[in-house]
Amino acid sequence: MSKKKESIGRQRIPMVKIKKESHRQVTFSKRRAGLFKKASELCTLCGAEIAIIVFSPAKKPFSFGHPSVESVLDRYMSRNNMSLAHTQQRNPAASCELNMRLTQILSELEEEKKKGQAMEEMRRENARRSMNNWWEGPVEEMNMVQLQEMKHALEELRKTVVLEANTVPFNEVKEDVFGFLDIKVRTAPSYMNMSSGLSNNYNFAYGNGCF
Amino acid sequence: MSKKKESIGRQRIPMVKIKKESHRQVTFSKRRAGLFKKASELCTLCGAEIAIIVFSPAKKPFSFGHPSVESVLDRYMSRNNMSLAHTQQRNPAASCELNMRLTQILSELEEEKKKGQAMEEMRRENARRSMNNWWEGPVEEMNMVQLQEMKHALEELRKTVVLEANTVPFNEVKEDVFGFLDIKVRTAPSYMNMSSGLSNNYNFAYGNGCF
DNA sequence: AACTATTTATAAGA
DNA sequence: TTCTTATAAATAGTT
Repeated sequence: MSKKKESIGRQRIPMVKIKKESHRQVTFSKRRAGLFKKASELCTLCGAEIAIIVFSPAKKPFSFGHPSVESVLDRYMSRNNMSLAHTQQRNPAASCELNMRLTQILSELEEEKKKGQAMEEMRRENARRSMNNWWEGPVEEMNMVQLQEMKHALEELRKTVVLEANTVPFNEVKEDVFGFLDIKVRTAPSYMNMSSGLSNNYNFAYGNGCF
Repeated sequence: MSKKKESIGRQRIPMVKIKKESHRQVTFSKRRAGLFKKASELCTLCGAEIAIIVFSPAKKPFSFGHPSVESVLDRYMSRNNMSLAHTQQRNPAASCELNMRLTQILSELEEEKKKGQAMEEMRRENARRSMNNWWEGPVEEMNMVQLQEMKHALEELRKTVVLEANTVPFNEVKEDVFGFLDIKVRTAPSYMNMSSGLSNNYNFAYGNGCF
């Protein structure tokens, strides 16, 4: 006996900006993680598609996206007449197949990761039942890490390929067939002309119709 | 003395897509509200700026933004040179090769998945018997080997793509020819991993990936 | 939509 | 940053 309270536990905090810088940073990290987790659960449970962009108080950007930030933003902006619309006009069904395949792979990886998590939860559950945690081991985590590395490798590959490609010349023979001429997007001007909002918008402080 | 259990209370639910349509819809509503609340708290407590776009399973859009969806997206897209988000592949030979290789990688992923399942079964079986974790080592090694094979495959893939590229004649539209994945690396290198969050095991499709 | 019993998230502290 | 613990908050199943 005498397992003293080692922590006072979670305390309610006033819903105002946290004054202490370090404290605010810690809270930001924790809550951002929580927010992204909630988002991923919403995707999984309900089949929703979500994109989240967060700028930390230090203006550092973080993002979450399923299936990807781009795909969700793109759909959103198309609906809103926001732009990029003309970018798409040029290529209807010719959407990058490679992209799709890679997306597919990423999905597989995510599934794998979920399985890893499930195993972790089982491990936890077992631990609670029997104090006997002989099996405590890095297997699940390792698998997760490996999957992470695989994902990272794929991303690196993509970057590398693109970089390589840019240093290499190509011919134009069949380019007209593939409509390479939308070079113009590179100079795309104001792609963010805010305008019309949608039916369901939710501003912090809730209100107004302009998003 | 007789306050019957009026509810069995919250129950843990498996993290997979909810099958029943009506149930899924209810959960979506509840959790979307929770997500947006979490986001607004993060804004208030930490002074963060956040944009969230959600498409419901019925493809209905919802959004949250502070100070506004546009301001946040605008900042994000400027940083990411996102006006180029929609590019397409333009090199048939290379993409054919890529497709083949990627198919290969996909099957390796399948293998990995099977291994994961086998591992889980073995783990469960062993747990039942309270046996030792003698099998952990080999499993890890196998995964390592697989990982190495994967890495090798990726490197081969890259080489092949470059070779393909070199077999084709020159052209002045050089830089546009190979934008089949993500042109932004061409012009915006350093921010690429700003949203990493590497250690987060819930990582869904997070980060900058423009796959 | 409202109500609880639980699970989950997280504020504090280490 | 990561872990632990106690408690606040979110929410699954019901009504």
